[in-house]
Amino acid sequence: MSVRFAILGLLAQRPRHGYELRAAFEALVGGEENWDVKPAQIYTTLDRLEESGLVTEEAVEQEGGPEKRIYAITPAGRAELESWFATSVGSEHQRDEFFVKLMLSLAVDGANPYKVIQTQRAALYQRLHDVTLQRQRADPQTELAHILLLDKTVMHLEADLRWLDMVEARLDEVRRQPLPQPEVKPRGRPRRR
Amino acid sequence: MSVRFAILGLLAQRPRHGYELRAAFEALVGGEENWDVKPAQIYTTLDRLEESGLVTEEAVEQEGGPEKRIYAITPAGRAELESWFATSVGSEHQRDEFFVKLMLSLAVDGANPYKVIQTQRAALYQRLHDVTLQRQRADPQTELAHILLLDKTVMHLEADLRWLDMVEARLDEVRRQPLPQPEVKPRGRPRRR
DNA sequence: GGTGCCATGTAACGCGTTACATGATTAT
DNA sequence: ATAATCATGTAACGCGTTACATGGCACC
Repeated sequence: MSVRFAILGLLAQRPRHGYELRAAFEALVGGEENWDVKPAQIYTTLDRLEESGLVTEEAVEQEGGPEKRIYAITPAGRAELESWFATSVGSEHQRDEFFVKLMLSLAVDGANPYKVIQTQRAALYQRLHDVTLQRQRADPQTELAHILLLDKTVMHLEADLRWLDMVEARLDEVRRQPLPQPEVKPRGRPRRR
Repeated sequence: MSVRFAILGLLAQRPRHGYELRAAFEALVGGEENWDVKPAQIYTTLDRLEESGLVTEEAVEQEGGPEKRIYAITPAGRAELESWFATSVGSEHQRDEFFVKLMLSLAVDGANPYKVIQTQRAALYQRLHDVTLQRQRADPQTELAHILLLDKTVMHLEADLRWLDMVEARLDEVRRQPLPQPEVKPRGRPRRR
């Protein structure tokens, strides 16, 4: 979704061609180390946007250099963009890989949940350390986007670390007075739909 | 990645068929409201796992009922699972849709970054409110997975809200002493005629 | 005879990725 | 000459989604 709307927004500034859109997107998010969009995605997304009528191919320039297919936003595209600005971004599903790993480590014979937690915690601390260093080196005059992203990352890493502590505490509780594991019965589970 | 490894882990417990894997996955993550895996994904993922040699079709049961294709994990599959447990989950890229929206609202004529922020903040507060209620109603005896997920959600929502405050503060700073917007230079190649 | 659960899939699409391919201009 | 940059794509795959489709069994 992000790239789709980014293209729409950048074309709302002025018509552009694919290669230029890629550069503009990178400038927008503060460099390719933050978000490296592949050319393939730009061009296929442009195709889809064109097919949806949100964008049109305006012209093909070729003055001395290689071909440039210039795209422009349509009124429908502007409407789409405006309604995107006016709504909040949806809850990023809690489709968390670590959560699945943790739950599996509790259920699978031979796996060690405390080790899993410790491995993850070490990685989070390492990342926090790295990001904090980057953050200190960042220049607030020229790298606004980069700094905002770093700040967000720091806050989420801290949230993850606090959560890991809570998880461990709760596992200890459960351990002291163990519960029936949520076991799957092959048949006859009531489910609503 | 999550579903792929979840299937591997659940098959490490014992051989199962597709439908059963789906139910087991839901039990693992604490209900379909947390993570609704579609049958299509289960079956296609099983196909891919089989093709990679991490899983084999063991038998086809048919005792009175419908067909059941029973899958089992292979030694290669166990190795894969073990190495997954032993490593941390990668940094979920900061591919944040709101971030893109914010940056665009700063760059696109006619968009209002403060309104964008306010819309997002309202949605986050609403979600925080809902999740807190759910959290209070949750039964710690039977819904461990659900509670852990809710706690994680709360912490991340709080982190997002704090981050939004920081963003606003930094925008105010920038506003007081405005900087050159990260503008994309057309990179004008000298061209002759 | 319907509804709902058990169980299996296929088809098509969206987003994103890697890898491959072409060709032109510009700077060294 | 050759490397870098400009500029465009195609093909195939992975993960995830929606929609569609089939068929048996059990219960009321």
